[in-house]
Amino acid sequence: INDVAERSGVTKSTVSRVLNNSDKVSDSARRRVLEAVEHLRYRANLQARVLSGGQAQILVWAYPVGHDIDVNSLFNASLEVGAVRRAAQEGFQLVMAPLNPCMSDRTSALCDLTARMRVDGVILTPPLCDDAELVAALRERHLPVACVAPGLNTRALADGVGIDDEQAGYDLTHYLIGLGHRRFAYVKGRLTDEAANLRYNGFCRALSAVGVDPERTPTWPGTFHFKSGYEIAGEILRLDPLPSAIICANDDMAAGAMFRLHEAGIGVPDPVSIAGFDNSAVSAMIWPPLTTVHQPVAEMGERGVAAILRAIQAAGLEHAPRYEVIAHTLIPRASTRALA
Amino acid sequence: INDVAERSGVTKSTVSRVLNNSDKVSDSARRRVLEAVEHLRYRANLQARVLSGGQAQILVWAYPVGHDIDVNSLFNASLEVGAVRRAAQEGFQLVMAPLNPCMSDRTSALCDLTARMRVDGVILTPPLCDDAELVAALRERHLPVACVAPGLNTRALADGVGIDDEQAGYDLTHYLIGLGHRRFAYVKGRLTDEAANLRYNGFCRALSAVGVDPERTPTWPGTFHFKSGYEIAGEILRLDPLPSAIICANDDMAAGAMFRLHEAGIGVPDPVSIAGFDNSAVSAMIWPPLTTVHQPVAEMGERGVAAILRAIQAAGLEHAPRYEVIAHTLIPRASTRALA
DNA sequence: TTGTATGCGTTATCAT
DNA sequence: ATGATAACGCATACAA
Repeated sequence: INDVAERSGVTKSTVSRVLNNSDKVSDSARRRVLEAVEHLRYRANLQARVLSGGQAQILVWAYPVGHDIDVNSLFNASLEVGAVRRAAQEGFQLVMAPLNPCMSDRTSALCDLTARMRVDGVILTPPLCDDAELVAALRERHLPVACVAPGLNTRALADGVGIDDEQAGYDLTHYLIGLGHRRFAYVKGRLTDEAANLRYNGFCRALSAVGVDPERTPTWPGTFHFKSGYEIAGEILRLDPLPSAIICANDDMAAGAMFRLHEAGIGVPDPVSIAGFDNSAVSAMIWPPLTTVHQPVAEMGERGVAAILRAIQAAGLEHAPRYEVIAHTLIPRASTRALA
Repeated sequence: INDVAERSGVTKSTVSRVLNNSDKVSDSARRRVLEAVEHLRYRANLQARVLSGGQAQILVWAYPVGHDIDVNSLFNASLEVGAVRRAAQEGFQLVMAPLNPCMSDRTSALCDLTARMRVDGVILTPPLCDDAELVAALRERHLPVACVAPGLNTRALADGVGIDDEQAGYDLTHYLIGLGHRRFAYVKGRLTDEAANLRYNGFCRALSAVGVDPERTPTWPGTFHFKSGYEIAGEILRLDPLPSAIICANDDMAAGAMFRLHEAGIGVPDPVSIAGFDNSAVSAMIWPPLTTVHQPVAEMGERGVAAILRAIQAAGLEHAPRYEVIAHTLIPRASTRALA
């Protein structure tokens, strides 16, 4: 509103300049305007600003939904918490874009959204961030894009943030090897999740390093869900001899595996150790508490926002996509034990 | 854009009418316009529509943040999942409003947001939905408000949806009493959370019904966090004799209590049974799995959106606030046992 | 440094 | 039933 202009004795042009930190404005005018803003509790209308060509101050948060995905929501929720926090700090709004990664119209759905309203950029979370077609469609529309925890493919297409998953997989396996373990079972994540695949690569590297053939380790494809870990553990129990350690691509599946072992009366960590990934809340709630690799998930969400903010600043000049590595930490707990 | 108008040989006025399902438009015109819309992949710009006085199609989702709250995020996340889903179905956007319930500026922060952009209504989740001052401030600005899982106070101020918490508390307690339990310990939730307080009321009613004085049951105020349950269980362990059953106001705290008992080498459910509330994901992941009360949390989020949509429709005529009750379900699991 | 005028993409109010 | 036109609240190019 321009009551502000009237009250401060200038036109709305000047008011607008003050609000946008334009340099061409006298101190006296600026003071009067700010006083009026304060007094009238004036807030610039976002929608009007957008329409007239200003920054929208709006980011799109694209995340997966679908019957098979909701359960993994703790990871997604934590990412979001971090992202929203940072966005709020920077004065940006987050609009939610729940996409089903299995639906063929996922790309058009997102493009629809960005067509219906001007936004400054979009942030993609797993597994959407591994969807090269999606990323390409966005970039084609000159929309700044940032990926959170992407795999190798899309790191070449857009900016990204995440941990060094391959190294994380290596670190965890290396730790277990140090405890004397050699017979493993490995529960993979969703095969479309590139980050989880990288963790498996790290697992293989660590095994090879001590002369164990990773090919001979039994592996199963999981879905990241508790139930998936539970069911696969049922199959692992048929192995003879049992592996001395089970590694799961995330904590939920590890919890499922542990639950199944409890049910079968098999001890954890003796005779079977279990380890997961993420250091999610449940990993510390189950008994025995789970050895895992900490990913600063909320921080990843924050850095995802920070990344796209940088990309927005740098709009115009085409910079090479950059992947920002965040540190991970091994969290040894009681679910793994040293072999005699 | 009005390329659509050109292509269909009418003016944008008519196009707008078609898009808004106005009745005064010939079939032939409507057909041509829709064809053009389809062909040009036209989408009406939200921000422009708002500016010109149309519906914003935007809902505010206000939820709690703060160092002490993030951990309870699974509940919040599930609510949000349901809300976003329903909002998307109805063609509405959700803008996130993370508020710290402890900050004195929470009301002004939310009002700031609604001042910066026109929105159609706001949805409040616990414990914000129990903040009478917040609700009042919103209503004063003629903003439709819906509360998810509110307590008795605010149910009189705005529409709400949720379970019958008092009855849920009663049902759970009644079940345990039926198993032969008489010596309880009760871990309450955040005292500002009215719904949790109602559960405790139900607990007391069930106890009184069998002639046990609820006043003699040791109770502790919790925070809803795992850690809180863990610590309080430490104190419960000093009781002599031990209670035969511990009831916690939510599952996270129950998981914490169970963890503490495991640590102390005390069996669950023998000699101590444990029960929680929510039927959250963790309740089925821990060992033994937790007896609890199922709240359809995602559905509550959905119904919250549905409720505010109704309120928006009915804007103008002042209807009396209405509280919509959603069914809860007792989920007996292995963490509770029948006494001999 | 400041004011004037124009446009952003819709909806709404008039005419017709 | 349709078209012309005026808002909506802001940013900006241009003039002063």
